[in-house]
Amino acid sequence: MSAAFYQEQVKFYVAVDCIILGFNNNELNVLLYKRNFEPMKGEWSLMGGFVRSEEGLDEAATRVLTDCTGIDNIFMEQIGAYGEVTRDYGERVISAAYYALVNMNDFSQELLEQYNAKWTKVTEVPTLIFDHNKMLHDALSRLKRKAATRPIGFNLLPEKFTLPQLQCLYEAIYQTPLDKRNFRKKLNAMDILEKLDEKDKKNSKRGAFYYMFNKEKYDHLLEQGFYFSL
Amino acid sequence: MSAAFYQEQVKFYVAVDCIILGFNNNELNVLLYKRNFEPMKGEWSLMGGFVRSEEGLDEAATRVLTDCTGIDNIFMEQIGAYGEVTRDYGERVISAAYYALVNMNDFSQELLEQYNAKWTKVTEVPTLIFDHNKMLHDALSRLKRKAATRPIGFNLLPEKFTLPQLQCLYEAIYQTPLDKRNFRKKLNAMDILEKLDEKDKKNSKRGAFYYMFNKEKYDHLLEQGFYFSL
DNA sequence: CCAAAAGTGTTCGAACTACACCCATGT
DNA sequence: ACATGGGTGTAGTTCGAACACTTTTGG
Repeated sequence: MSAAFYQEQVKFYVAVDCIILGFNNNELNVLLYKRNFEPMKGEWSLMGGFVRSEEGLDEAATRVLTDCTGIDNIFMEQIGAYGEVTRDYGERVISAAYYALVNMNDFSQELLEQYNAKWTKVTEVPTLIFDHNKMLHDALSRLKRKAATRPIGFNLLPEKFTLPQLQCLYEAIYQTPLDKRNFRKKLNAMDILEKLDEKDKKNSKRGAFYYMFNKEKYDHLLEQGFYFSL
Repeated sequence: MSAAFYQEQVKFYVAVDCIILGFNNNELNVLLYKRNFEPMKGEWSLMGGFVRSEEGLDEAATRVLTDCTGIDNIFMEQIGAYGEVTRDYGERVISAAYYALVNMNDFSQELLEQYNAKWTKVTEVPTLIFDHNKMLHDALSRLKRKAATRPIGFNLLPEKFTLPQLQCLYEAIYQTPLDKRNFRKKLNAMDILEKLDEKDKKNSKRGAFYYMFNKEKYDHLLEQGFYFSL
């Protein structure tokens, strides 16, 4: 065999699909959009796009994310490749799925309308095209596992957030209620948050203190064998 | 846009690469083979193959595994898609990597020679072609994580195995020594092993009892909210 | 009889769980 | 003054970590 061996092989369309997750009103949301081309035009789907010849998979996902969110530097991770023969009803397409964690406040209504996009609670997601429901399910499983041992949840919150907010987030991710005092005790012990003087008074008269995730502190602790865990 | 939209897109070669892991002499081994076509002919690489038009990714991986091991029903799981533009020096190829856990005793020397294959301790793996070292690394990380919460390690052992053997296996997976008594205590508590009357006398005069993994028992416990953990 | 691996329980400390009251403040 | 969510500590339990000796038997 020789390099000519490559030429005998079949080629495939390759796409990326992005599970864009946000957090709002104590619920995880996913960004869906109404497909504007055939097949399945008009159906709900994840954000996706074909991979181009000059870009790698990660770059393609980054491009799709930037295009449809207008945001740079989004947290994003591949969850796997989906390659069932009949997964796309149009043509044979192999797709790499990526989940992304964003701050929903960064989205303008115009941007969403421009793309026919809609935030949907993950508990109320309709039937999506192809295997997109499975992709979403896999993304949520991954998030559940990973958020427990890595400080990735903060990507779903604004830079400044309160502890009740953070707890709600983790309750949404784990789909289970958490004990307030135990939750706070853990965070306190890890010592990776910066407490601000400012308070958020949107949800109570008393107000809750704002905190920020201190990445420098976290990275420093990591080197000393520390492990994040929530 | 319309279905014609698909036609404007670029197509890619898509391959699967298999990280075939075995266990022998208290060490994890990976099956490498000497590549017999250009580019990088003669270099060490993972087992791989191009995806065909009539098969899904999982099916392609299954085919490659069956072809080069002669074994059916191998435990196998995708670890992700690798799609850097320049990862394959021949042509642009996107590859889905799968790791597989096999019992090394099932391999005949002839079969290995037929494929120019060689078992190599994972601690002594040479530089492989392309991004195959990274794939191996990712596979080992995945195994480390997954073996702790799912009974997949048994796939690396013969049907009948001893507790010292099992412990060695986990020590190899975790790359850390384990306490004999604590290890056995956990296994005992889970109650998913079947103790046989037979003993293995290869490694000691006294002999160690053989055990078997009882999948029925495990599945039954699962339904009752039980979780595997080692 | 001895070398070499198999097998067996207990104690201690750390981590997790459960749980109830006071605080601050806007209305 | 009161309703609403924010904030705080302790006791009990469970789980994991450390640890040493006896048993078996082939050579």
